[in-house]
Amino acid sequence: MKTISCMNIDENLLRSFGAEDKTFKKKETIFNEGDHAMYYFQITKGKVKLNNYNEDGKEFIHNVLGKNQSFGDALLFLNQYYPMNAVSLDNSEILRLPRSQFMEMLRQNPDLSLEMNACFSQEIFYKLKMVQSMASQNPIQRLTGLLNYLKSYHGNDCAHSFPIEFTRQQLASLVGLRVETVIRALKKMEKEGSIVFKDRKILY
DNA sequence: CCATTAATTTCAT
DNA sequence: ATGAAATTAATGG
Repeated sequence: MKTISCMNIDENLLRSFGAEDKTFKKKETIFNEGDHAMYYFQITKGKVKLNNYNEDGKEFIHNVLGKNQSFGDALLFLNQYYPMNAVSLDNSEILRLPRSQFMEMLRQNPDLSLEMNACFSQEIFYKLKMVQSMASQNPIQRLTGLLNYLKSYHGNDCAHSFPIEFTRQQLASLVGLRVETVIRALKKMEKEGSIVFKDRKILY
């Protein structure tokens, strides 16, 4: 399966269409659920998480993005509100391009537009698989689905080599489980040989 | 070091 | 099997 590390647009191109560099401190909000989707965001430094809180205040994380990754892009094609929050996890630097200029950039660069479609396809494909695994009650199923998804984001898929850069709590929030069950499931998975531990990090 | 944050274990349910 | 609380380990200043 070929993987395309999702959407990384040339910085100079972005700047030439009016993208500005924004900096966000650790924990700072980039946008909130309910805000209008008005910008294309691309990370040049740091990390960003996309999340929601359920009715009892339990966090659900949709994804954590890093350098050269973009977020919120799909919403730009939809005149819609953000269905989630974006929070900076580090001191981050982010290129921000207003919607109208973003659209103009695509109009003038059809190739880029195509590339973007490929990314969306990839995204939808793996999200779908995520939903399938999330429908299971079995923690191992859920985690396996998540790991595949995360791996698809990073790129190369050499067996047992992709390091998971998330805390156990984050993994739990990504699959809607408690930390303890994640820890227990991971142990079982290691025993079964589907993952491997390097110190405390997970290799998949 | 000490303080904070993360990982794991224990102990009920 | 699961989660809240307690314990232990690591990380950062």
